[in-house]
Amino acid sequence: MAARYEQIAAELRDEILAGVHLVGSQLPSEAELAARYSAARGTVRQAVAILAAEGLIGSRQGARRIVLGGERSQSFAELHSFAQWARSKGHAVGGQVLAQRRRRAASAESVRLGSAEVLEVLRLRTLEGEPVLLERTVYASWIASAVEGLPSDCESVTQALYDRVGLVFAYGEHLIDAIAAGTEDARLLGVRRGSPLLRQRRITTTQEGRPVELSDDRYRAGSVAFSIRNSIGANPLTRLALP
Amino acid sequence: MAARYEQIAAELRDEILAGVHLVGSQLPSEAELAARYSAARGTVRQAVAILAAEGLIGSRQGARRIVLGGERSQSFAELHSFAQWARSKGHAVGGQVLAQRRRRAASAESVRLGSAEVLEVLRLRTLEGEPVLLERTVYASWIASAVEGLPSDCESVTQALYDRVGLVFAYGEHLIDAIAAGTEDARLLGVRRGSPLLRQRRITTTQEGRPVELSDDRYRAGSVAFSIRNSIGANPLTRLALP
DNA sequence: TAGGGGAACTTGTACAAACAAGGCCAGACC
DNA sequence: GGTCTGGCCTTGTTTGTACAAGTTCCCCTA
Repeated sequence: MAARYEQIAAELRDEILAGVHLVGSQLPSEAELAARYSAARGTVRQAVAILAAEGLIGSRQGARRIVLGGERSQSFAELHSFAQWARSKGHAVGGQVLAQRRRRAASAESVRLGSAEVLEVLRLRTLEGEPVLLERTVYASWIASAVEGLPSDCESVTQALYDRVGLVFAYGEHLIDAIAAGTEDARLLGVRRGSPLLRQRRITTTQEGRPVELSDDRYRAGSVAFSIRNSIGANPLTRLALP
Repeated sequence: MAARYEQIAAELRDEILAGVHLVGSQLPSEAELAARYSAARGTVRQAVAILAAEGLIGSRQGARRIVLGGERSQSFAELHSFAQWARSKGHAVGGQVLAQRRRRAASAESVRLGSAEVLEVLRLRTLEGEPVLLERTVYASWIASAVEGLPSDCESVTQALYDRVGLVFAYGEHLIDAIAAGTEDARLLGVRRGSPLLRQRRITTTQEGRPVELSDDRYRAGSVAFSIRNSIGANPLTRLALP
């Protein structure tokens, strides 16, 4: 059972996406919404704060909230899990582990992951059958055996780890830039050496702040872009497929 | 005068960055903080919500909040304004308008900006004297004359527009991907044709939802990366310079 | 000693009330 | 006709209270 303010947020979001509240128009005042949902004003404020963080509505003190529009973003799950994002967008997703081995952590890795031994995995992910993403991931030793137990063509590692050991990826730090494809990148992704790739390096931790993985993901140019909707207060992020 | 919860958030942030609360350790409980700052628990909750959104601390119901991390992110201003970001990081920033003209809006532009005529500006930005960013920006007609009034080597357009006409960029939508440098890109940025560039396309609007500009920014690879710190609840974003 | 059961603690949710700050509009005034 | 002002509306901030839900840890029991 979701919280009351989440229910209200969901109803308002649906109304906006359904066109009940047109883009550019004013949302009902907090007092009206509170009356409509028989909730306190504070509860309504929590609800609209969610929508504002999603970039769906804007607000200024003194004036009514304005519908800014368009699509919403699920943000975190989408950013973290390639498979979850792809499936939610209706894409056919595939994956294959190409190499996997345990080794001693390099010094930078051991500092960031907090473990001396790591599990290194090289995965190739496909979208509609086309290779689009090369993942070089290093897992901390405490989660390594669970990762080794996954099938080599596991679609969603995030989902599988949640189902098997209850692991939740709660926080992530991502670094996004562009680089030229190296020899191995080019061969596996089916592009020419030196062609542009979109690189996402990330470290993910659990809710307690324990590091789980360190990853270097490389997307073929033209296949995927990152989309960020931000406002003065908040900055959600999603990933989009290019036509 | 900032709000009380902002002051508390700032103090806590400073304490965390100063090492008073070590990474991985527990933050004082809401009740303790409320007593310390002589504020209500609700006010303290607003303060810690800010830090959680910045990715600085994590929280789970029932357990004390945990200090997750290191640097904080100013997020919006940094994402939007190249100059503001660069200056805050201590970089020497420069800029030059290479071309500027009014023209009729293409159909896609007129739909997104809501104006039939637009001002097109081509700007080259430098970091420590090196060209790193090529901006192709299209402004809506209602702001065009203010932009034309700016000096051609204006460092921060965002700041200048705020100072002159009180314009505040409140919402942005950004699309980040990698592309190969075209002939003009390569010449102006001083790289070889076909070498990778990090592209950021964005549309920015005011607080009322009025579109201001549409831009296509291209960064030389290796000069700048985007950094995103996200949590289940929130996703701030910053930009980082590479060594 | 290992495990279970609670009690105490902590964060999450919800409600109510009051005042501050800023926007909006209509009516008064020049 | 244009402008200005004042009142009303709406959002922002703060406090207080109460209960729900999850975590932690100690103590007691088997």
